[in-house]
Amino acid sequence: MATIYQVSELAGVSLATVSRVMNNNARVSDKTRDKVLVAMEQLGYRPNSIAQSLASSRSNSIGILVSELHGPFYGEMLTGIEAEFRAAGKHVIIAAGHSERATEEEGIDFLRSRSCDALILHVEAVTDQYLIELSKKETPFVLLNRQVAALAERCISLDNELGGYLATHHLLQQGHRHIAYIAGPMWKTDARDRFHGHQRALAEYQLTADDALFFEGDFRETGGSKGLQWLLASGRPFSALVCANDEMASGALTAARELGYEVPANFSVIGFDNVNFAYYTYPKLSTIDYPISAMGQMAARWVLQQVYQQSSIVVQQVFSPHLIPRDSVAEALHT
Amino acid sequence: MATIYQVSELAGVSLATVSRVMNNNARVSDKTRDKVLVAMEQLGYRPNSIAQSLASSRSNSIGILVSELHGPFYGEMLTGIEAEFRAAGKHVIIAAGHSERATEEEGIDFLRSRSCDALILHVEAVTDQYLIELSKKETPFVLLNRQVAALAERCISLDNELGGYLATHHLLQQGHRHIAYIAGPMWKTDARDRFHGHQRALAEYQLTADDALFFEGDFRETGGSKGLQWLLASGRPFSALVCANDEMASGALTAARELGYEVPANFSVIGFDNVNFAYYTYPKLSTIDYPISAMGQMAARWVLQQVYQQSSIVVQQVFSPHLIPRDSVAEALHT
DNA sequence: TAGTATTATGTAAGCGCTTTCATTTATAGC
DNA sequence: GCTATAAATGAAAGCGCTTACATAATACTA
Repeated sequence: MATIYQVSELAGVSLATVSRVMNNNARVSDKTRDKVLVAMEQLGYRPNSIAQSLASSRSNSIGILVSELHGPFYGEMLTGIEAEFRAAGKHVIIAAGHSERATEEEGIDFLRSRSCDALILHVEAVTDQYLIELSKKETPFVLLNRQVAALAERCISLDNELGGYLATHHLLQQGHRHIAYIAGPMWKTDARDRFHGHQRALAEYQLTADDALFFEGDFRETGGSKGLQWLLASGRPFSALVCANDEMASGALTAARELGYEVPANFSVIGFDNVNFAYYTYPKLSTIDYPISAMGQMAARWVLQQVYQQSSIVVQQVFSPHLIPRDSVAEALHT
Repeated sequence: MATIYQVSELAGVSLATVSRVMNNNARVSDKTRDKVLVAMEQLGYRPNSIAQSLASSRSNSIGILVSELHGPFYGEMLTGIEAEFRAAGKHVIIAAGHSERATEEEGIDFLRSRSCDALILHVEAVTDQYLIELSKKETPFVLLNRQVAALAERCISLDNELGGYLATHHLLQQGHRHIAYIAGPMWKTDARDRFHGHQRALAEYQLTADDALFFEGDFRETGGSKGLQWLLASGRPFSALVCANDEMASGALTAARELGYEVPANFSVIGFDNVNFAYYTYPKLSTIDYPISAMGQMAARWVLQQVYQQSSIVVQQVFSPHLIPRDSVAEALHT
């Protein structure tokens, strides 16, 4: 592999000049630039990015920590991030945190030790305090999908409350008045926010959430099926069901079928997230779209702006979800 | 950030000694080692991985090129890869190739310029010739899910022929004798291999594939729905349908429902890949499992063995698929 | 055309490590 | 106690770049 030194020799200029044409910011005369370019071409020269990083103390790498690499959600997120950085000549190092505190912290440590210029974190298990401590260290980071008041300017998140509102509002508009709710784990902010949105929508119709129609699930499929069984067993009638995410909605759909109910004939179901498989369920799941790819892209832009000084970039911090009506919600028969 | 120099000073030893304890291979007396360890601890020292890379000419990074970051397939693959490397202290740089030749080549270039020690490639659009050329350059690579004869020792792939065989064999065992087939693009090796497996299974029952029951799809959902329509329109009766992947199977399932058919009552359907949403379709899709996560992990091991000399590792190059029977296949009514 | 302001290029000192080779210190044999 | 050998440590030369800072070349002014 040719080095900058050989290029400088062949072109008959100094190292510094070659370096200048590479980072084509500095002023070099056209003549010299051409000579250098020709020499590079001739030698098939490729700069050694490691040496560049060491000398400039910029690694041009961004660490991404997600909960999982598989699953319908994170792939979309990574897509947005990778595309944005690739175009900017930065590269992306990934690590998985598996929603466990120790693994998440370890992943962050791993990424930091890799000399990342910045981090994009999608963490669930580490504490706010940990993140606040982290913010005092040298590596800058953005938080995706998490709100920490003290770190507000580094958070990119979805308006979950609005999403919860939209879901229930849609059901209300279809004439439903008895609406069951399967929530996510209520210690998670997003689960709580979605539920608050639900309550707000109900309030607009002078309704309040019925405790007998509330079940706290786990954001997994089984949470949905167990939740539905519990709701049905409670004996309290309902004509529609809000699930705080699509996995649980899918579980509910399957359970309903197995118990002999038809959706949406017997009751409507709405999910949240609009993950890819929502389209493959039967009936196709009405849900709330979570623009996660766009949000990932925005996190990347935050980094470009804050860390690489690409000042022209505008960052949007809060995203709005919207309704995706499909086949799992129908009009209520009796209001 | 503390440097090795400060550690050496505090511990009262030379740089070399500190470096030795870091890479704990060289022989250092226990006393000195402890002194150094204490100094490191005290300074909160973390080695600068960039400097390490430059000096040792090993970046400890592996580039991964996948077609897409989202979708049900690549996430699984990345999971296997990341876990394996993370445990080995290596890190993973990702790029997407979008199944387009130019983008794939560009991605490979990008990764190479990032000083990766090795590459794991899941490429579809670049030519064999390009890969053969690439193999002459310094960066080693493995191919996932692609067979290039000249590069056989670098290929990790699935026995697609066997998978195709298993799918059709299952149908035959259930008594089906008139089996339709929706293939992938036949220029792709895996699509062809799967079809060959189908033919072999038929041959065992003294049957041959019926041209009127064959449709070449595109591995996308629409390919499945169009394919089913075409097959139905052809008027040739069939009691079972093999789809060369799950997306197309899902498309077929949806189309069947819309056209008033019931699966598996009217005809059985089997897919291929066992992507996550196969579980969410209705009826749940019987399919052939593609152990992509394990294959990703194996690709990582190949790198660990070949590039990082971890000789204890054993690499398996060809993987076998197996049948996942679910609800979309039923016994044939009349044999 | 001398004198000054610009612009282009070169010199050389790092960046924070690894690693070879030389040197020092400990261990053993007699 | 004195050499012969092995083990532990240090000195220093890079790895391939970037980037002050110094210097040379050119353009501009009066």
